[in-house]
Amino acid sequence: MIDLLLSIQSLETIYDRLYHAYGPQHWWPADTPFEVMVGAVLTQNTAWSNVDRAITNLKEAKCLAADDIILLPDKQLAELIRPSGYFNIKAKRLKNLCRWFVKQGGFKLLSKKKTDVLRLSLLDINGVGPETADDILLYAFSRPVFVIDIYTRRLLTRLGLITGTEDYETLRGNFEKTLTPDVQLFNEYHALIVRHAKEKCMQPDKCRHCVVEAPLVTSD
DNA sequence: ACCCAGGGTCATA
DNA sequence: TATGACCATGGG
Repeated sequence: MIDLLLSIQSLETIYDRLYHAYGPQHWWPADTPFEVMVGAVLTQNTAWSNVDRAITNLKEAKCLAADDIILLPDKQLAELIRPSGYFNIKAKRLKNLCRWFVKQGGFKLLSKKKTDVLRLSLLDINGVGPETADDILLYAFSRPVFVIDIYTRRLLTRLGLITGTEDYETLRGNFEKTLTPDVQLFNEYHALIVRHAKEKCMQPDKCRHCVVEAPLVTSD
């Protein structure tokens, strides 16, 4: 038995406070599951406003489909996604993802796979790391996977629940074992953490009325 | 002018 | 395994 760092009380209190403060976030901001996958790659270390422009470009060029992206020359694809930054490397990563997607038979066949198998398959793609894979699993494939990002780390560290040096799998495992594996809960939880981060509450002296500032456990 | 953003890979020690 | 360099646009 692995001893858990995170208690059910703490995680539920954080969620309740975030939800009460911000309400439902309606994630992922995309029209289709495939668009979620594309957005997951494009948003790597990049503000969403920039990703939105890139996706708009792909739509206007009628290239927001795996087959189209694969056939597009690197140079042209890079030009379309230019606003999202890192456009040369992301063009290659997008193609890697699309070739994998087509080769695996698209959503029809991929949806039959078990979550852990699908996850390993995603991680095998060059350009898809843990967070991108989990974004895709949760928001495109509706699997109960908890996404860990820099904001999650900062929040838990600030609250004194973790040291911040824990590796990705440790944190993901803790969330998934502590909370009941519910797709909608995980969907909303991660979205709320990102929403909260946009309040710029995570810098020491910029937190005015931070919704998670009060002690998590009021009684011992 | 500077800092950071809804990360990941690769080379080096 | 653990750092550091690198990728690059756009908003504050």
